[in-house]
Amino acid sequence: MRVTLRDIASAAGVSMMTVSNVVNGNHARVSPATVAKVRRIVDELGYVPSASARSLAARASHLVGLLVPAADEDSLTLSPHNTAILGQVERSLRKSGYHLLLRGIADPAEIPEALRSWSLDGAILLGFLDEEIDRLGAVELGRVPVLAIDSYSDNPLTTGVRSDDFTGARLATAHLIGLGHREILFAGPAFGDAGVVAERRRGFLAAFADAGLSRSDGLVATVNTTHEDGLALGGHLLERFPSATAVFATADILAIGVMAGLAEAGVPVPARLSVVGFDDLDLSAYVTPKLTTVAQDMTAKADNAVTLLLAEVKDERRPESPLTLPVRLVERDSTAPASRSPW
Amino acid sequence: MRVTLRDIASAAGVSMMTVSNVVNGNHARVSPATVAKVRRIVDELGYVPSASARSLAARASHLVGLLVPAADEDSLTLSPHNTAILGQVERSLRKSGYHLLLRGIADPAEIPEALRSWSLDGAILLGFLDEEIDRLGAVELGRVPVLAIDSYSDNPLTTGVRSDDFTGARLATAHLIGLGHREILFAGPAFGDAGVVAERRRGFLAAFADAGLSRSDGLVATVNTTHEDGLALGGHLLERFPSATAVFATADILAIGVMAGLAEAGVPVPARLSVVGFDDLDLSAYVTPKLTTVAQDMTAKADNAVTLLLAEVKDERRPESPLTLPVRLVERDSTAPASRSPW
DNA sequence: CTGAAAGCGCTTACAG
DNA sequence: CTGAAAGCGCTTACAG
Repeated sequence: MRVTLRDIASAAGVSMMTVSNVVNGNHARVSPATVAKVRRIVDELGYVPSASARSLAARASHLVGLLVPAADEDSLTLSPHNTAILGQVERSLRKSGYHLLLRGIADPAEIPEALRSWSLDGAILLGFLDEEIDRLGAVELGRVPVLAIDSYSDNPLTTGVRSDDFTGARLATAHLIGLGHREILFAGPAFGDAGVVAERRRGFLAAFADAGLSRSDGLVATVNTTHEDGLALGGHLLERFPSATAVFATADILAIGVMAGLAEAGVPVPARLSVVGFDDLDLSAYVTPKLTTVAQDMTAKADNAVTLLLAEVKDERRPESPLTLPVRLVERDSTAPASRSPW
Repeated sequence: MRVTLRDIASAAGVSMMTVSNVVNGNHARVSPATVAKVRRIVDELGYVPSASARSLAARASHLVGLLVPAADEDSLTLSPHNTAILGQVERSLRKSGYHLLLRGIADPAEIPEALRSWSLDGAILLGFLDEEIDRLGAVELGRVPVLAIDSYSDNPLTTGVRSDDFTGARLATAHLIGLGHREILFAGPAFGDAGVVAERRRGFLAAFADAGLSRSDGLVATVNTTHEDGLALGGHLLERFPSATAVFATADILAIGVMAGLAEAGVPVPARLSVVGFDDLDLSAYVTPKLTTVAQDMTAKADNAVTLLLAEVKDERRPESPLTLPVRLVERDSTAPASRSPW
């Protein structure tokens, strides 16, 4: 049925071991003539090695898992941000000779099984909460190297790659303050002591401190980072926060929703309300007005995640510290000087 | 090191075979007491079966590949449409106990290797051209069931699932004609005799025939379905096609780009030019003006793809005919009656 | 209801 | 430079 190593070996009149060496590029151990002969027969017979046999024998799968939270059992909705990361992770793995197993995780308790059943060589966690990552112990992880994207967890068993969320939020907020805004709404998910949102909140506060300004504590809207939540918030934003002249949203997709809600409510952006996002999605340059936002380099984030993870897979040494990537402010059309006129 | 079937068997004092039956739910063949005992020990020791050993022994991997074209070796850029399909395919597979291997394909010649190396139980091809699918023969596919999404290839070795592209385009075009438009630009990729774009072109033409109208043959813009290409087209649209009063774009992301280009060029939509897309992305309701488009049910497309593929995997019988899913027109704000005023 | 044996297709030491 | 043997962790007939 299937063409196996044994078939190639007998056709070539050599041992399976030799064929294996040729197929795996260990040419130092085989004569050039033998390499050529085996190669030819491999091509003729269309031999493709069995990845499962190889994994089993070598105790290495060349498979990396990308684990993404699935809201519930019924959906794996990929945010634009996660989609960009996913595409880049796949590409980067492929170039390194690894394959990607994509797995939606409905419950963090599934993580151990997900990591171990396929003998994954490593795994990337995308979009999990720091507290979920904190809970992963040696028992859960086994010996599988795990890297968490966008995590600030200090779990010593995992490695982290993230953008400089603190600085990003600080830049965005400083930009608004520079435009004369003082009543700036912070819109995003609930923030605890740690994690991406907490970092952005800290950066937000730091910008006020930098400017020697005080701040209205009540200007916080807790929402999910979805267009839908943004739309709802935007529709009633000035009713809930009449003093606000600007919004810092923790994600572009949220900011875009907010702008859509404001548009429906007849609130002009940026004339009445400035809006800043975070991510710099492609989409953010497509909407009207074009969104001012904090650009993070998602390609670099994905590439570095793969590089760091594979280094750990191969050398079995964990990077000493997490990696934080630079961000920059992209000024477009959704922000303008705070107006002094009464509304 | 790793907990194996053998460990469980000896701890439970039964054979590996019995443990295997318990783990795989063949309870008919094991006494309830034994099931309970084995189960307890499995939990205690944290046993997770080895997928590669299982694949090798059973000659079935419970792995399904999702193959997506990668523009070049350097990128796997997922369109919004493909992202939606991907997320739904993962979810649907997971609910059926299968796993998803995501693979970017830089060259169709990689397909055979991709299908066979992991002993995939089946594969879904997303976004390949019909001619690429036509070329897949028994040698390339091996015995792996393959389903192509959005394909009209009549390759008997593959199954197809797609939306009713013909009817979608016909509805969209009839909508424009009903609004008084006669000079309608068809914007999309090059269309041959077959494939999604060809079907949409046929539907476009059919709408004119339905209305007993003739049509300006030159009103075709050949572009890729990206925002970027749309932007470029929109920027010079009226220079290239001064008579046009409407555009039918073969994808929302293209239509949205066109609208952005038109906006930059100062061409009002829909006052001067109506625009219709195809897909009904989430995004399409976010842009200004909201896009009139043909909605296809991507959830259904992905779910049916998985269902059909798994039926073939399990029963080894190929569905007798490809599946075509219904579409509907969603009228929003990017279309309006053709103006009679001179421009 | 339960088990012993063979084998899936590779790789890993170990010898020569 | 090349090979024979053992084994990775399961499942599949086949017996009982």
